[in-house]
Amino acid sequence: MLQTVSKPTIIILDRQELSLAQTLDCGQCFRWVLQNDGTWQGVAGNKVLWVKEEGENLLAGSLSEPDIEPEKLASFLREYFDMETDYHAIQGLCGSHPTLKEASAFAGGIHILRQEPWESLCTFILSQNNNIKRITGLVERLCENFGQPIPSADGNQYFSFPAAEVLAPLSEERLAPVRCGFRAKYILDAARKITSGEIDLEALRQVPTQQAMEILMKIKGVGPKVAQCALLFGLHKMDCLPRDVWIGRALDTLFPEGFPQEILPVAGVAQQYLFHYVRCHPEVLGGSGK
DNA sequence: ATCCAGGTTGTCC
DNA sequence: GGACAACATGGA
Repeated sequence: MLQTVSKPTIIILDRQELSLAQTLDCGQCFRWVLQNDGTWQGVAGNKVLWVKEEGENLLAGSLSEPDIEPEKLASFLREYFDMETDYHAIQGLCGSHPTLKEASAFAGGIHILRQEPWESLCTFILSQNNNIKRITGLVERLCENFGQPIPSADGNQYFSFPAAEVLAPLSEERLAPVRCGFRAKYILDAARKITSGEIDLEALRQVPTQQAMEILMKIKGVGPKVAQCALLFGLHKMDCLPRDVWIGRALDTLFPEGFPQEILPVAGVAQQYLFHYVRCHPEVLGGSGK
């Protein structure tokens, strides 16, 4: 990596328990890349950003807006990384069950990011019957083909996540370069229902989870899992419990009665601890580890 | 080559 | 209501 440009820096004091590696590489987002120098770089909020842990602090800067006011960037990142939520309290709740306790100790640096609702919905439509590595590639090609270029101080080309309005008028053939297969028609249906106003993602903030799920599931290709991921990662509805193959196995073998009652309001966080934990320790699921 | 991946749909009972 | 193959793509 050529790293000749000096990086304007801001410091967010007290990153608390936040781990960038756990948070940015746990399958909730797909646009952050770990650089050779230990910095994470990614696109969020139409900005090209870098972040890095340094002891108790978080260092960060913007490559697309080198002159951004530090306080403005700090404010954006505090929101994006969800620094106001009391994750220690959530880990305390996880102490009531031995496996959750272990998972929260292992993955307790995870925060649920506050990503943009449309990006979250769209990327989790792409996630279905797919693996994280390939999802990352699909998102990258979607942005390269249909996002807006964002000028960056490092000389590289970055792209915003394409707006629903940009995708809505396209044809399935036009999406071919993304190579998302049968998911193309799902993306288009989602983009059209958002663009037409039939579904208002921002309005879902005021709608209870169950009802919001039913609304999102009117989109072709959106079932309960994708809907819950979109609501958890895009609208920060912490009671969502998206059930993928990993979480399904974990719930079946470790929580036949379901999560403890007191966890349910923050099931999404516990689920994310568990997701990271069992992917790194498949043996806890017993048998062949599958 | 066959199986699988942060699932959903359509079909058949 | 539940079971089950099909769906595009690419890595293991």
